[in-house]
Amino acid sequence: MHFERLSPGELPVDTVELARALIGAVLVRDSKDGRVAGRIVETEAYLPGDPASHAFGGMSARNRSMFLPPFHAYVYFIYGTYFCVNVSSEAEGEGAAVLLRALEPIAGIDLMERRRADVPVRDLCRGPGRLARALDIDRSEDGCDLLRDERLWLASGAGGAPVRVGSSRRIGITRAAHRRLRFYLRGSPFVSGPRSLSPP
DNA sequence: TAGGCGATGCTCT
DNA sequence: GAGCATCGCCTAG
Repeated sequence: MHFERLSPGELPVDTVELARALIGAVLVRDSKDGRVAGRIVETEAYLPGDPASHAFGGMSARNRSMFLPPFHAYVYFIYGTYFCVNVSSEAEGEGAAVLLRALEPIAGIDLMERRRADVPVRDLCRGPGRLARALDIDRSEDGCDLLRDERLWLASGAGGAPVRVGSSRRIGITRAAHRRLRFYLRGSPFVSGPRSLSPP
């Protein structure tokens, strides 16, 4: 399956705008096992100065990729089990990112199913931890350039159906929890979280 | 279908 | 030593 790489001019350098713009775009993962890809259907924005952001306390060994120039991967390990994938989103040194929360699988579904036996297609990439597992992403992808890297990169969406984007509060955080910084593709069954946060 | 909770280990205080 | 940008299993309704 062929995908067109996104170029820098096609994406906004602003965390909230990027979180919206990435809905409908495609995340492609090429590895020795083959290609898997999915349409991004859910994101969250973590802004400069945001108390819920990993970058809130300044740069550290873990979060340094959040301070890279825009469109680099920030991959972190959470709850002793899962990895989560973000896209750096502000000028170099700012410390902000967009968390990729869910994908609609569109290529390499058989490979994803081999990685996750007995999981329905709907659930393969429904949630940030599942997404990283289905795409076989770990800390070795941390810091890669998502517009130029060969292993993990962003492509444009099909551009067919209009993209209707909804918003809600973010999931799984305690600080600044009221802010509406989560974005999702309305009506998509591949979106994570409780139904009450994703009305069509 | 919705809500509660334990597992698990890294990160920072 | 506490907390965590999660998931899957369990229970109740």
